[in-house]
Amino acid sequence: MNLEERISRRLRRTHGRQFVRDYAALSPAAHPEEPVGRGAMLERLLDALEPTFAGELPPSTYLWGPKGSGKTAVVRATVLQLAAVSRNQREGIHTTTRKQRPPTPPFVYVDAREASSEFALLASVLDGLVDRPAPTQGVSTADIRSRIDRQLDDRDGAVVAVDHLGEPRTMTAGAVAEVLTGFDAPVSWLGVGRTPPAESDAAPEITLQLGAYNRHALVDVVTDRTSRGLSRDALTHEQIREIATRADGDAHDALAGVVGGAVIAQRRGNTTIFPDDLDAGIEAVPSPCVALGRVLALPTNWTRVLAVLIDLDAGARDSVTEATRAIAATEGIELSESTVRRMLYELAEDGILERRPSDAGNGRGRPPSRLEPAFPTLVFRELFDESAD
DNA sequence: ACCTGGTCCCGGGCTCGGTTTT
DNA sequence: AAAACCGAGCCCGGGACCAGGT
Repeated sequence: MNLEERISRRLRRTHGRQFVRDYAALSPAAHPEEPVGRGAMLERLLDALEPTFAGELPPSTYLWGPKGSGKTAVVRATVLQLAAVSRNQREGIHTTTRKQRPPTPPFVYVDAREASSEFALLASVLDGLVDRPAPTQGVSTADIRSRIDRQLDDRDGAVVAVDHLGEPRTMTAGAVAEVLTGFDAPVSWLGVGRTPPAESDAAPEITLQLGAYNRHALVDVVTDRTSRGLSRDALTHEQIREIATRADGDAHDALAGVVGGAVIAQRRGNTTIFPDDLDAGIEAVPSPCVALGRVLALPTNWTRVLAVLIDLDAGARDSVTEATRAIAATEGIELSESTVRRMLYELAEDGILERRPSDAGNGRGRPPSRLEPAFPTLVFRELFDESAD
């Protein structure tokens, strides 16, 4: 189940909640159609994409910046908008006789978290170029390539934006650039990631850097989201300012704190988010915090394992071996102990779980380590419960 | 020496569109 | 039209080997 589905389920089930009107508007893993507080970067991005307005392909571009700085918000909104423009122009060609402008090339937005292999990336690109869903199995990558070629046959090329590059489970910019070569028509890429260009393995013609939100801009972002996601006065302006300060420029962490505060207020049966609730919500956001989108993009069995793990007693998480036994024995988990163990170690390796020295060892052997989630568990729990039914 | 935890890697086989045969 | 077959990706299980402790 992908993020879109999770969120629309969430939307359907928000009846009866008093002060949470719309979790999608609050989710740190979702993004609005209109980014807030990033006007300057939108302009710079449009500058980089300027050639497309004359029907040409833009130079390869890499946009980078820290987590929660609005990279996805800016690029996703822009690319989806331009994709719609291109589609409308194309559909209009048959019905209008007026002199044609050079057509805007097709734009495709791909989240590398949902497309971590060459095959998956190509399938996503094809999917963005056609109306019908592209096959996800049963065909070779060469086949997908020739289908893309067929789609580009009567066009001058395409622009593919690939988000979340260079994460532990996603492709690097260089790998993406490599995959996107070899078509009959040129394909230009727009990469998004946190890695500085100097450490990246690609050679973009343009790089754009985004810094963390300043305090004022982050207040605007949170105000915008809460005004749509929460009922009026669920949070005071003063509380929003405090969130912005404590999140230190990171919109992801700020929103995770808001959702956490809302969840806790609901658990306590409060009719609004009190300072204590918000405090607890913010406290529940680990520091440093892994982006929720990374966790939700894991294969289903992996998120199931995580959901069981965060509900274990503190004692059962005191060693990986203990946690493995408990998880593998849980009803609904159909995995062997050795698989669960490997998953837990890989999650720790990727930074989604943190291993801390534990004093629970029995003296003999290498000391065990305790597993601590490095993602916002309150928000994860909310979204995971949605996908469980 | 021995024990337990941690890292790394690989191949079998499952799944599921697509393709061919009946 | 239906059934059988094919083949691609990748999930899963397992195990060899390394690390860090008594």
